[in-house]
Amino acid sequence: MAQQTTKDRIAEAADQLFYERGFEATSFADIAAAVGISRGNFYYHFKTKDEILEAVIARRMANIRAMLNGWQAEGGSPQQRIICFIRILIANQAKITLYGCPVGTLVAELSKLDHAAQDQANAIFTLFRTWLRGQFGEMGCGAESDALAMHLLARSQGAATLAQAFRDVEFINREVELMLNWLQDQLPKDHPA
Amino acid sequence: MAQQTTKDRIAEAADQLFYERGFEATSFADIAAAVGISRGNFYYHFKTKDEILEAVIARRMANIRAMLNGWQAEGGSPQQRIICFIRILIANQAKITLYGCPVGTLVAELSKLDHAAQDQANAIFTLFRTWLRGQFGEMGCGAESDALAMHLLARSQGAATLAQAFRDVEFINREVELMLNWLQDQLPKDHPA
DNA sequence: CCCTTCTTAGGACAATCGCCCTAATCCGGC
DNA sequence: GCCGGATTAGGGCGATTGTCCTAAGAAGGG
Repeated sequence: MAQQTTKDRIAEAADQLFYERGFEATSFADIAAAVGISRGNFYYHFKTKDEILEAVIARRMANIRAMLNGWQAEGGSPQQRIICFIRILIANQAKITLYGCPVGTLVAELSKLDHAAQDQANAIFTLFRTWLRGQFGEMGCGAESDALAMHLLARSQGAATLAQAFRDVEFINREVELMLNWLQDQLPKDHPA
Repeated sequence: MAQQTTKDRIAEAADQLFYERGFEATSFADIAAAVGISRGNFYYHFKTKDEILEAVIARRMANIRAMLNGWQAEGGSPQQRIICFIRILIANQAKITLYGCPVGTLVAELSKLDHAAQDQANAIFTLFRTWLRGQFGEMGCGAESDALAMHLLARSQGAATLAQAFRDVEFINREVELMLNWLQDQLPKDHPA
C-alpha cells in the first residue's frame, strides 16, 4: 500500500472522530491531537472544516463502493449479496452499540444543522439504496425492488438506533435473524397459482 | 389551563429548538430569542444548560405518559392501542421528515456527546418499551412481548430515520402499513394444531 | 553552498459559547 | 405609600471555536 499522506491521515482521523463524537462536537484541536500535528497546519491541507467533512464523506463513499464491488466480484447470488449487507450489522456490532450507524447518525446531524453537505451525506444512503434495488431486481422483485431496498435500509437503521440506545449487542443479532427470514420471504413467487 | 410561568416557556421553547436543531447546536441566545427574554435571565430559572435539558426530558416524559394514559382510558383493545402508537408516525410525519424522531435523535446525540443525561433520555425509550411490552402481554404474546416491543420500536425508528434522510413523507405511510400488517400476524395463535 | 518549493509550527484574530454577577424593575402585603 | 422578595435586563468573564497569517524547517537540484 502506498504511504499515507498527511492529508489522508487527517481525513482518516476526522472520519473516526466524526463517527464517535459527531461532526460539530469534533474540533480542529481534537483532530490535530489525534493525528499528532499542529492546529495551524490544517489550513495548508484543508481550507475549512467543511472541506474536511467533504473528504470524510468521499472516503466513506469510496470504502463502501469498494465493499459493494467486492461482493459483486465474489460471484454469488443477489440473495447472498444482500445477506452480506445485512451482516454488516454483526461485523460492526461493537461500534454500532457505542456510536450507532455511521451513515444514519451523520445524515441526521447534518440535517438538523441544515448543513450544506447534507446532500453529499445522503448520497451514501442513496448508494446503498440503488445497490440494494439492483440486487432485489436481479432476484426478480421487479417494480417493488426500490421499496424493498428502502424497507431493508430502514430495518437496519432501526436496529442500529435501538442497539445504541440500549447498549444491547444481542438485539442486533435478533434483528439480523429477522431480516434474514424476511429476505427469504421475498424470493421469486413463481406466479402464485 | 393555568397560565404558563417563564420557566415553562423556556422549557417549551428549548424543547422545540432541541428537536429542530439539536441540543448542542442550540445556544442560550437562541432560546432567549425564541422566548423573548434576556440571556442573563436564564441563570435565575436554570443554573446550567444541562438543567434545561433535564427539564425538557421531563416535559417529554410527562407528555408521553399523558398520551399513553389517554389511550388506556379509551378502553379499546391492546391491539388498538398499539395501532395508536404506530400512527404517531403519521400524525407527526411532517416534522419527522424534517427533524427525525424527537426521541431517537436526542438519544443518539447525547450518546455521542457522552452526556450525563443520556440515561434520562433513554428512559423515554424505556417508557415506550415497557408500555408496548404490556400491550403485547395483554395480547397474549407472553415471553416474546419484550422482543416484539423492541422490534416495533426499531421499525419506527428506522422509518423515521429514512424519512428524514430522503425527505420522503410517503415512505412513512408505507412503513406504517407494513407495521400494521405485521401487528396482525402477532395475534394470539390459538395453539397451532 | 544557495535557492526554490513543499510542508509545518505556533500564535493572533474575531466571534461565540456557557456561565455568573449586579443593578434596575415589578408587584403584593403592611 | 412604602417596603421586600421575586423577577428581569444587561453586560462581563474566561474558555473555546474556526479561520488565517507568518516565519521556520525539510528536501532536493543547480
